[in-house]
Amino acid sequence: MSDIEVLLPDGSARTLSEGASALDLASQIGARLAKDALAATVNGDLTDLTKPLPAGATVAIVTPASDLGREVLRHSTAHVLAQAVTRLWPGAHYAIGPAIRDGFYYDFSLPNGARFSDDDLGRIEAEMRVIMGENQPFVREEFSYDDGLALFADQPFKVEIITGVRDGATPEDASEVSGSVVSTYSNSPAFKDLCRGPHVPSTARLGHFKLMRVAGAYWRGDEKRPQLQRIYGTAWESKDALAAHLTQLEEAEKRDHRRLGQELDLFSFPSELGPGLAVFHPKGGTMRRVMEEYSRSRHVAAGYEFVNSPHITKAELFETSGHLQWFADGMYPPMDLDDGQQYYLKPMNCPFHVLIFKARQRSYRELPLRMFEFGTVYRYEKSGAVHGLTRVRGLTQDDAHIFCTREQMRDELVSLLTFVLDLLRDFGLNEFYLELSTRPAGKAVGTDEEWNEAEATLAEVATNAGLELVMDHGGGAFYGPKISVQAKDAIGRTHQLSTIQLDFQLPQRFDTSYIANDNARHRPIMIHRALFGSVERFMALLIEHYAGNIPTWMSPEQVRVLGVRDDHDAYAYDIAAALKQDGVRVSVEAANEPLGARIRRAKLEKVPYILVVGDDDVASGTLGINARGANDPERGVTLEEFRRRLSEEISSHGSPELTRGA
RNA sequence: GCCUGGGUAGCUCAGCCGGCAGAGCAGCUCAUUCGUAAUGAGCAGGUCAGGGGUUCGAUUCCCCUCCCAGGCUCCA
Repeated sequence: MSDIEVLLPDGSARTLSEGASALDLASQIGARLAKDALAATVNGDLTDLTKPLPAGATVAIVTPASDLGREVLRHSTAHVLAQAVTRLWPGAHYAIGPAIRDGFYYDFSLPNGARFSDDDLGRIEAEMRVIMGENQPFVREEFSYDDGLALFADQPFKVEIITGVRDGATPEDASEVSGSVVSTYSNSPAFKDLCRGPHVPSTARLGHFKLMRVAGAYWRGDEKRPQLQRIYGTAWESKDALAAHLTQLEEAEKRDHRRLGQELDLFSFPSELGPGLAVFHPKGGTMRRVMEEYSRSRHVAAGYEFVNSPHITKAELFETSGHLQWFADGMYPPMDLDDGQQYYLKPMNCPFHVLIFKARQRSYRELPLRMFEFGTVYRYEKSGAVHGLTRVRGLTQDDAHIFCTREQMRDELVSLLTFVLDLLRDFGLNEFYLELSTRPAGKAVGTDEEWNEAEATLAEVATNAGLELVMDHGGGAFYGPKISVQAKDAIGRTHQLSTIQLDFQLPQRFDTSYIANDNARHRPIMIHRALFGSVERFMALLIEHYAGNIPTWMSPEQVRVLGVRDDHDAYAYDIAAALKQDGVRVSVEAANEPLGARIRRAKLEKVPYILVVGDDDVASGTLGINARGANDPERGVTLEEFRRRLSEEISSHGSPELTRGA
């Protein structure tokens, strides 16, 4: 038998006997690696450890504590989940069970229409641990399509996957099947699953997992197809990694804007109003006002005009714009008024701005014309889709529409992108990437030429911005492509924020024109853009980004002054009055309770600065500062010094507690 | 819209097999005057989401509606 040579990721070569597997390679390198190994990549493709290696291949051993390793063990855990479910519910049909971010899921259809309940998760988990204890090897086999169909004759979803791949109808299922054969993995004679693999060598290699929840999921993600029962789980390479993940989930829950909105008395969703309809309380209203005022001032500086439009309009407007044709499902049903007219709540502001443009003849000298409005719109979201402030039925967009010439378009987009990123940075977001959404298949209006030009321009501007650009093929709106700015928050989640959308269509539909210097009518280009997206959603993001520690400049209450004893209250009010002169949002809590209790309350309310004043301060005109997130309070600071520091922090939009690690 | 789970005092939650509705915090009153995360006592607070049904009796069991959560679908 001859030898083969394979390359390791570091470029070094190893000699193995022909037919040797990645597991043999791992053993040659070290016993510990062989023990850890879960799978391998051969020339970049993920495969089983036991598969013979081709000569000259570049081979890397996949170990648990890596992205690929976790993917493999999550996928294998999903198989064990399916096996456990078929043990507990004989006759259960299992559909697909991939690894996903942080875990895995598997979709099932139980016999006789049975459904999982949350209580079943414990039983299933226990059965999974039994299977893992049985140390079952994952064994790969390959079958022809016909044999595969026979094998899974009583598993309709598997049959559909195999026939779909055989007939080339569903290329995405190629992940379940490879080449002209179907592959299966069985970890016991009693359980075989259609799967491309790879899998861990044995079920005993699994175990640091937890089933999280049961949910409904449509087969193939299609509303019109049967709804399956999906079980979600999380799985990790070690007990510690699992525990860390669960802790992180708890941390994320603590900064959930819905919870903080309640705790900090910012907003609520009275059930009397219906789903997705929020009211802002005084504190939330203050934060929102500051956000909006700052945005307005920036827009003024950037040359925007301010406009306003009503919340309802005759159907005609949205017939002309095309919204009724495309998005009637997402609009509130019309009100029939007594003259037979139908009126709609507006789902978008753009048609109104077009009408403002059209209110009189426009000259090229007026372009670019930038119209801004905090426009409140209403969208009839499906009842199951609403979510806190991030997905609501009534929302306010920081919406603007820019009318410009084709020649101005590029420059306008460049300065717009700079403007967007500057503004977001002022709110404390610093990590971005851009996404370019292109023509949606089947539902776009407009010519190929228009789309191609729009997409090319946006791509050029996005590339020049120097940020990472991700393509979202087919993700554009029906009327034009868009760039969206994705921002990363303090715990690493990304959120789609600003969108900049090109639109060749609306100006046409409304027959919009301006007179150019050639004395002829020309069609303007329209750019739709929102920076916050929705004020509500942006506020939710900020609350979570800052974990409720709203930066001082936006904080509803910036300073609270506490006298140590009630004979210090008068001095406390003097301090507050002085700060009010600077425009600071300050309150005084009189000394009816022990100082510790009042400090605790202010801390829980996340007031940025608690000022404590006692005998020493009254005597020497000073104050004590207990700053949010600081380890120790500071004593004997002069009022002037505090005013200086505070105004510096507010005007710079600072958020020192982030750097203090609060 | 669909699936699963939930809705008990302002908030967080307990309440077993159907038998007079509970706690902590918050609120109010009184006392306490205190230097950096909870002073004490007392009081008040409920259509157990809403409606219907079963039952001698329903917060509890069943049905419908509303609202919430996690998913699926959707997101101009």
